[in-house]
Amino acid sequence: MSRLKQISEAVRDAGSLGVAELAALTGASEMTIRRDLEVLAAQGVLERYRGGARSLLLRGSEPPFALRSDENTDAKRRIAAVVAGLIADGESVVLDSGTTCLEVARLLHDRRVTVMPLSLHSVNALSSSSSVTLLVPGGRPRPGELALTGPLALASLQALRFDTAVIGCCGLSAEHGLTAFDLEDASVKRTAIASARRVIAAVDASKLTRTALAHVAPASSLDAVVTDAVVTDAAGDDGLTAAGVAVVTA
Amino acid sequence: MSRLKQISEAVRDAGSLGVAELAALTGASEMTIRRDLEVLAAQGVLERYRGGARSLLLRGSEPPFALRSDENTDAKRRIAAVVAGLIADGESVVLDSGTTCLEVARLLHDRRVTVMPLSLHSVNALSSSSSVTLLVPGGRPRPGELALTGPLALASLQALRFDTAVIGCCGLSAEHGLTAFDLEDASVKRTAIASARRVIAAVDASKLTRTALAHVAPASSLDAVVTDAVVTDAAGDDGLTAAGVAVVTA
DNA sequence: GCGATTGAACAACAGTGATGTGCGAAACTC
DNA sequence: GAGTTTCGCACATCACTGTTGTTCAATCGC
Repeated sequence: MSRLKQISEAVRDAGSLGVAELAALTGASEMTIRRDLEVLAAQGVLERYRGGARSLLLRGSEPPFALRSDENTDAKRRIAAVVAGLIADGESVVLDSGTTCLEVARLLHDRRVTVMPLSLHSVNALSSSSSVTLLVPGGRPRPGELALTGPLALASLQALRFDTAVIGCCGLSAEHGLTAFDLEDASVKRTAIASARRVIAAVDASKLTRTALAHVAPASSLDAVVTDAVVTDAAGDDGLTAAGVAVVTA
Repeated sequence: MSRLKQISEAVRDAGSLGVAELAALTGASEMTIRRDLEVLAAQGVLERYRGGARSLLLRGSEPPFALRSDENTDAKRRIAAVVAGLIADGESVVLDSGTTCLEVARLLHDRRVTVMPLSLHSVNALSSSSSVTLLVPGGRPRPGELALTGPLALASLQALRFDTAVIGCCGLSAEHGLTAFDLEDASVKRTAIASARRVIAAVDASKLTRTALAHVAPASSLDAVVTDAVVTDAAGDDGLTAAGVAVVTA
């Protein structure tokens, strides 16, 4: 685990912590801790005060992109590989924001497909490709995440029809369907789903036990879910298969 | 001058050149030349054949972004500084593609302004800013340049009204007005100009003696031109002042 | 006012990217 | 089809960038 993540979690759990304590915890010098706190403050993770920092992470929100990106990389790569395999050459794909979808973007780099990514991270991953037809949606990038939102994003999606939507959500269950932490994100995802013929959700197992604030779409609007480990109840039922969703384990 | 640029110019001037000749010219090893030719071929600058490469640069087109970016940096910085000074806090700005406008983007990073850049390079320069309200237009990024074009870009621009448009064109003269090398680009620039109350052209002196293929707008549609050196005729007339354009020398 | 904290400057260090060399494989020439 | 040239991969080397730690003067809070 990176030191940045370690600090962010320690501060979140304690509410607030001093520089000296964090230095002792991580084994780094106080100067390094100060520099780390500076970048975390710039990301909005915490707030500096003289001698330490207090957490700004709310329970309902998710940790910022930079801290999630190198987390669970194996599972994400495996999920992304399966998703990329489900996409045929020549298809047009709308690709959601999030770290799992970013891995999918990387795998599509040398494929002959048309892609509209909903985050600038994926746009950058694909902008050097000569085989991908890249379409950038408009919108306001959310800080850190760089997910494009707002009326311009919705208008871009509504103007087009895609073969496949790859959605990476914050929560998924048979009961509550797809959910997201951010309201703006939720409406972008909803619009993306509506403009695609086929919908694939790329979801690591931790999301299957979680429900986030904003409702995106019912589970029945998904055609397939790709995940790394299926969560089943006592009867061996994942709840999704019954809703007509093909569940693929990577 | 970078070796890449040196190679690209040598091949352009000779039409085609061998690897050994380029190695002798640049003083680098043949292996290095091969690697360079590979990246230039990927950029569409030239075409490899066994033993050498031939130029693909047409007279009517401009050299790719990567080769222009570290060229004339001083003049671009000075022009950009003046342009940034003409923009007031709180303004909304549409920022054209090109290397000069990218410098403007960098100077706007810590300002309180709303910016819609027309190239992904400038988007990336601004996406880490917390003070800038960043708006991304939709569109298809042109390879290398990463300028956003096409119907999505036009729609994004038409949906908004800006205080100021900063335009970096390929050619400018009192007689032919603003001109651009690319037809798609030209219509994006034209739309940007139409959706802004005030139009500033950021143009280094080399563009003032050049006219490109596609007409963008007459010189009279500009409010100000910022350049590094004014070109005047025998009577000391730059031709633009007479058209009601304020010419500022950086 | 005093002590703790901070941020800037400098040095050491590791990680990354660029370059050159050697060699086997592929391609072109005759 | 044989010989020669060219190519690209693998590895070693090198410079450079970014990270970390140390020191010290300035600053902040009590």
